[in-house]
Amino acid sequence: MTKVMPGPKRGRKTLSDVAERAGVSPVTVSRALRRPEMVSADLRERVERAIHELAYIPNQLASALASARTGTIGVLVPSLTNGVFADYLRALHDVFLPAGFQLLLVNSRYLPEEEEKGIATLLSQHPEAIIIAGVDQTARSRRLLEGAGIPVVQTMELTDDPLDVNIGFSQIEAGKAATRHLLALGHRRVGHIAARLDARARRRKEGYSNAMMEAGFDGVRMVATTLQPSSVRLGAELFSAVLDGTPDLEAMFCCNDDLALGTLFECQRRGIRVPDDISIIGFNDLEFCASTFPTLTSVATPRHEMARRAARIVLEIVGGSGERPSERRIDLGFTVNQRQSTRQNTRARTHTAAIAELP
Amino acid sequence: MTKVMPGPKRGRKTLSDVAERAGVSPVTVSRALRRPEMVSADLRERVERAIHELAYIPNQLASALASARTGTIGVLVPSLTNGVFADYLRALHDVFLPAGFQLLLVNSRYLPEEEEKGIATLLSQHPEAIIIAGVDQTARSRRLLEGAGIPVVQTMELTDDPLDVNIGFSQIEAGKAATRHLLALGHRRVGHIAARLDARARRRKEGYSNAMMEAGFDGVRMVATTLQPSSVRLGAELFSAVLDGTPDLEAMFCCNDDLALGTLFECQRRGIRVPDDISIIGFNDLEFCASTFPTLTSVATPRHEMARRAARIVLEIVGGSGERPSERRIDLGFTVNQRQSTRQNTRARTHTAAIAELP
DNA sequence: CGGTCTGATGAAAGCGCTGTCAACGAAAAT
DNA sequence: ATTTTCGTTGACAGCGCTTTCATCAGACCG
Repeated sequence: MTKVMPGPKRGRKTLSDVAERAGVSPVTVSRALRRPEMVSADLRERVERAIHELAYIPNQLASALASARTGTIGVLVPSLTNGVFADYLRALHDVFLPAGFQLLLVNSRYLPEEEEKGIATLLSQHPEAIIIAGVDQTARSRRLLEGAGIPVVQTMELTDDPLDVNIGFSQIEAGKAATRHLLALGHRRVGHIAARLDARARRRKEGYSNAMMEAGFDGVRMVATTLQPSSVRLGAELFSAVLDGTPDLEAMFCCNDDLALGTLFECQRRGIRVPDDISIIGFNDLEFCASTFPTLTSVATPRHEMARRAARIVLEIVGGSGERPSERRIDLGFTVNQRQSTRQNTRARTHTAAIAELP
Repeated sequence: MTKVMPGPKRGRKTLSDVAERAGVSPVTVSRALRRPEMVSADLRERVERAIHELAYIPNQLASALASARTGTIGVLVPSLTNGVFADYLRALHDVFLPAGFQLLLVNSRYLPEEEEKGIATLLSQHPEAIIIAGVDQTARSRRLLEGAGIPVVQTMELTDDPLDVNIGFSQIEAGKAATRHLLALGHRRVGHIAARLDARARRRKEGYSNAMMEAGFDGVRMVATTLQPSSVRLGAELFSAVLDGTPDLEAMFCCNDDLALGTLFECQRRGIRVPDDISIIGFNDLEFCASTFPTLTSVATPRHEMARRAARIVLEIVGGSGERPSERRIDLGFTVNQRQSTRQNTRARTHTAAIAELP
C-alpha cells in the first residue's frame, strides 16, 4: 500500500535511497557514515557522492533507536534570562558540541513541578546523561533520575547527599564571605536584598544571617526580599525598602549582580555616594561588574568551570571508561572580587556610638 | 545510587512490559496513552496502574519514528548570552510547552558555518518546524531548510525573499529612527558604536548612516565598531574611541543596550553629564533601561511578540489546518522609548557656528 | 597448491512504538 | 430472531537505522 505520509518526513531520503544510488547495501552506507575505516576507499567514495547528490540527512531518531545511543545530553536550568545560566550553557555547549553531543535544554523556571515534568520529558528522549542545576530535586524527581540509569551531575551548589556526581560551591559560605567582606571593612549596618528566593538565594541569605550573628549583629531589620524574578528595577526597589527602614545603612550585600546594579543606580538617584556613603557587593561577578562606575565588588562564582568540569566528567563516563570520578562531590569554591564599590567604613567613629544603641 | 551499565537504556521498561502487567496487548497501552477515549474505562485504569507501578516512561524516540511526529520544534539563535534572545526563547517556551512541544535549541554563535551545521543537526532530529533568528542564511542553509518540507519561520528582521514565513521588523528603519530621534532633538554630532557586527547590527548602522546623510551630515568619523562580542566594557571602550576623535560629541546611538550601559558609565567616569552634555540612545529596550540613572532611551524591539507570533503560526500550521497565514511577511515594527538619557540639545546655539565648519 | 586467516560486504533481525485493518461481541435495527 | 452497526481490542507490519552473523574473495602460510 502506497500512501502519502502525513507529518514531517514526507519525501525525506533514507539510507536505502543512498544505498540504491551508490549500488551498495544499506549496511555499507551506515558503515561509511559511522565507521568509515571499515569500508573500502572505493565504495566509501561512491557512498559519499550519493549522499551528497541526494542531500541525504541521516535520521537521528532511527539511529538512536537502533543503537541505543542518542548522542544527546539533557540539561536542566531554572532560567534562561539569568546571565549566570547563559554563561553556564555556553560553557556546556563549548565542550559538548565538539564532542559530537547535542544538548536537550529544559527550563524549569524555578518551579519544582516544572522540573519534575522536565525530567520526565528529558528522559523520554533518552539522553545519555543529565546535568541539572541545583541539588533540591523533589522526591519524585530523584526517583526518576535514579531510575534512569544514566550519569547525573548536580551543579551550582553542594550537597551531602548527591544523586550521583555533584560539582559546585557552598552558597552559604559564599553568602557568608560576601557579608564578612563588608564587616571586615568596618561596616556594621549591613543590609541584604534578594529576589526570586530560590533555594540558592535562600542559602546565601542564610550565610548573610550567620555572618551577621557571628559578628554580634542582627540583620533581620535590614533585609528585603521578594519572590518576584530578579531585575535591576527590583534592585532599586528592595534597596529603597531597606533604606527606608535603616536610613543610616552602611553597606549592602545584593543577592545577585542585577540587584546590585539597581542598588547602585538608586544610590545615584538619591545622591548617595558609593562607596563613600554606602558600600555595595554583588553576587556572580557578571561581565558588567568590572565596568560600572564605580566598579562593583562581587562574589565570582565558577559557573564556567562548573559547566566545563561537569561536561568533561560526563564525557569521561559516557564515552570512556564508564567510571565515575574518584570524588563524587567537587567543591570549586568562589572568590570575592573587590572593586571600587566597597571600602573601609570612614564613618566608623561616628557609629561606635550608634552601635551602642543597637540591640 | 545503583551501579550503571554502559548504554543509556539498561532495563528501561517498555510498553510491552506495561501491557503484560496490565494483561492487555501493547496496542491498548499505546492507545491508553495517546487516545484514552478509545479505550474502555476499565482497561484504561488497569493500564494506568501498571504504568505507575513500573514507573514507565514512553520512549519518545520510538514513538516519533513510528508516528512520524516528534513533537519537537527546532530553534536556532545566534547567542544565548544576549538578553534579547533570552527573552525571545522564554516567549517561545511559553507558547510551545503548554501545546505539548519540546524545543530543540541550537546556538550558531553568529557563525554561518555553525548555523549550517546546526540546521543539519536539527533536521536529523526531525523537528516539526524550525524557527530561526535572522534572514541571512547561506545558500546551503536555505537549501537544507527548503528541502526539509517543514514550516520555517525567519524572525528578528524582514526580508523580501522569505524562505517560508517571516516575522520581524526593519533593522534599517529602526537604526534610522534611533538616529532621527537624536537629530530631531537638535543634535548634530551624533556618533554610533556597534559590536559583534552581525548582519542585523550592520543594518542598524546602515540606518544610522542613511539618517545622517539625509540630514546632511557625515557620520563616518563618529563611528566605532568591533567584531568582538558585545559587552558593557566594550561600550565604554568604543564610546571612548569615538570621543577621542570627536571631543565635542553631542549624542550617541548605541547598537544595543549593553553598549549604551557601558557608554553611560564611561560618561559618569569622565564627568560627562547625561543628557546635559551628551544624549544616549540604546537598542532593544532591555529591562534595565528603565532603571538606570538617568533612565535610558532605547528602541524597543518586539522580541516577545515576534516569538509568540512565530510560535502561534507554527502551531496553526503543524497542529491545525496546515495552512500558511495569508501574509508571509509580518512587520511588527518597533518603538522609540524616550527616557531621561536623551533630550533637546541645549548647546545648539554654540554649534550653529561649529556646524558651519563641518564638511 | 590446499588450507587458514583476514578484511570487506551483505542478509536478517530487531530497537520500541504506532497505523492499519481484521476480529469480535454486544447493542441497535429490521 | 436475524442482520447490521458500532465500539473495543488485538495482530501485524513497518518507521529508518544498527548490530550481529554469515559469506566470500583474496592474502598468507607451509
